[in-house]
Amino acid sequence: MSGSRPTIYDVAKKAGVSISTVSRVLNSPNKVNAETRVAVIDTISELGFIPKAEARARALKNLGRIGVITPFFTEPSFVQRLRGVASVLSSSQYELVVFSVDSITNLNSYLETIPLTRNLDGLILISLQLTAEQAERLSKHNIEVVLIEYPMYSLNCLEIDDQSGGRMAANYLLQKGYTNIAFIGTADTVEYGINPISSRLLGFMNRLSESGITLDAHSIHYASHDIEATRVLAKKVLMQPNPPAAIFAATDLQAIGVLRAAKELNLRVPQDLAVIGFDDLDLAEYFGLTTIHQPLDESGRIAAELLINRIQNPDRPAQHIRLPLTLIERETA
Amino acid sequence: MSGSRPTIYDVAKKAGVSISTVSRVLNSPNKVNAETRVAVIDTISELGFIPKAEARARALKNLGRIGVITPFFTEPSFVQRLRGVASVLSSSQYELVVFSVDSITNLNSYLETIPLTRNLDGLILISLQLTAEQAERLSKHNIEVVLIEYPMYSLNCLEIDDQSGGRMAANYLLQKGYTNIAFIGTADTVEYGINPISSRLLGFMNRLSESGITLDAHSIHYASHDIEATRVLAKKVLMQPNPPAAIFAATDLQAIGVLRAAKELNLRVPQDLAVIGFDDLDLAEYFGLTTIHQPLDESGRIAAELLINRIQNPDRPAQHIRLPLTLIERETA
DNA sequence: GTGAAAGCGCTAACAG
DNA sequence: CTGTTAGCGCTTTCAC
Repeated sequence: MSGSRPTIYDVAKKAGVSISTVSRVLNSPNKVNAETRVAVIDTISELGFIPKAEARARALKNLGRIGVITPFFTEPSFVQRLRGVASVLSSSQYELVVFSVDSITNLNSYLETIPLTRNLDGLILISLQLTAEQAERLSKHNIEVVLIEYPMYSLNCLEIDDQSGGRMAANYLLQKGYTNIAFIGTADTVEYGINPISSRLLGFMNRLSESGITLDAHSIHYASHDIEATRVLAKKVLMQPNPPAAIFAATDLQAIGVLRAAKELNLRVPQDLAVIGFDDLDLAEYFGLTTIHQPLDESGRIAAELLINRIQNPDRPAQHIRLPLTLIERETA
Repeated sequence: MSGSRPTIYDVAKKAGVSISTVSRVLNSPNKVNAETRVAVIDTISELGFIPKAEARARALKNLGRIGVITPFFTEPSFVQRLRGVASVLSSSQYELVVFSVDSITNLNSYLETIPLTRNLDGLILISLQLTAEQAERLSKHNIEVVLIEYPMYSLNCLEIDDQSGGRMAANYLLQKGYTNIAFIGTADTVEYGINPISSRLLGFMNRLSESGITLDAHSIHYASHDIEATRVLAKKVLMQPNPPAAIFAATDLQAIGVLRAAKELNLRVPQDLAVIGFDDLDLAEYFGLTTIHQPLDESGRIAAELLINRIQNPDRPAQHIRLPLTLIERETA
């Protein structure tokens, strides 16, 4: 009974269990019988046992840390994606470290230091772009990366087909018999992000023109990506002579701006004005918004699973996964 | 053979020496032939080799680590709070580790284990309760704790005065001249959470009765805490003979359920039905919802700041901070 | 649900 | 000076 630090063996002996059980109590407590667990925990604190970090690191196959870089503050969609990531990590052996980014400088400094300190097993980037050099550095330092919503040949990517999403929206409106149609999108070019809006518009226009409808400049409008700005714009659009009977908003948030404008003008939705969005945020449901659903939570889940998979089987080639879009019919169109 | 992090064996092989030599280069460089040393060092940096224990140690020690435990999936309010936390930490020297909890078992195993293995400097619990024992264990292991929305004497806490929030809602409706008023709240007793709903109701009733209005059983309704269930309930309530002219919903989410019911019944808001909520979620603004604002993002920010403060000055006494409520007048009441 | 046993990546004798 | 080898304290299959 000397003064040296107690080890897992001491705990095991005193608690009358094997070291495996003690280890399990520490690392996956729910795999241990509740009574046993309590007993072991008591012994642990009685002995003041603290696992030696170094030994632990040695035995661990990897660091057990996955980072997510996200522009957390801006859009609800990021949160939903993060939620998906969290849901798979919480039941895994990985710790979720969140880096929240609010400028390109900020992002770059993360991207520089992470490979150097190498204290992450993997990295998920949500709607953020990186340069070829940054990508190379990460892979050179054996840090697995999954990109959500930014395609890059050499890395694992999760994407959607924005263009075909646009087509779906057009198709739906055409089926409903609309011909007097407008588009409202985002003028923003977020410095660190990407802009799928033009793809959505392109698909939308293509499908319309297949039915002989041309979307000219008078039917394409841009506002910055918030509800208020879009509301103002939409109100203007709807007060023109011969206003559109249907509007495709490039995102749900903008669709909500349109909805608010319609309400102010006492337009009935969908009778006087049909509105269709894109994303299917949580709140789309709250508004009864008809929209193009893209898997947001799901994208986070898949990204995390893919990442863990790659960490454990590093030799597999990078995957590009295209997530399916579906049209959700609710009340606004 | 790209993929997982390089080990000392990889370095040894590539440099054409034994692992002992690599180890010596790392630990007692002067015992190694200069040329060999240089070669090994080159290989090390070529491979981006970082001893795992060191990487982990750096990850766990170099910068501070703050954990947030949150029932992430359930409610928008958690997300807003987390956002507040993230905003402070991103510009600090602290790393944000997110633990997302979906059951009481889950929470308890985190709470038991975190002080032992997870090496956190501080912990923020969002709307989660812990036992006296768990609190004690945390402080015994020098982990500072801040509780949001669950009061506990010995720990730092952030609270709001739900009861006075209820009063504010009542006061507002009374001022507007309403007397035929109903309350809709949550029947849920979330197992791991707390239930401030009854406090809100209590304050609400007290203020009403001061004006001679009694809220009897026929005016108090409960549904589970989601929009759909509340919508169904509200519809029933509003179709009764002599339906209420104003409804105080215990949360914004429930208020939105009420709004949807009103819409289905073609009731004009606020002319035919006034609706007031509680929380002031992001989406309250989208709906033009009049509501009691509680500082959500702010609560996260304050919690993080308080935590960092306590970590740096551990001798300060625990603080209980009560956050102010304000009424936000929008369009629904 | 639990224990035995085989590693994990690394350090530190020891021999050469 | 360098390589071989025996552990370090812990995690994690794999049986039972």
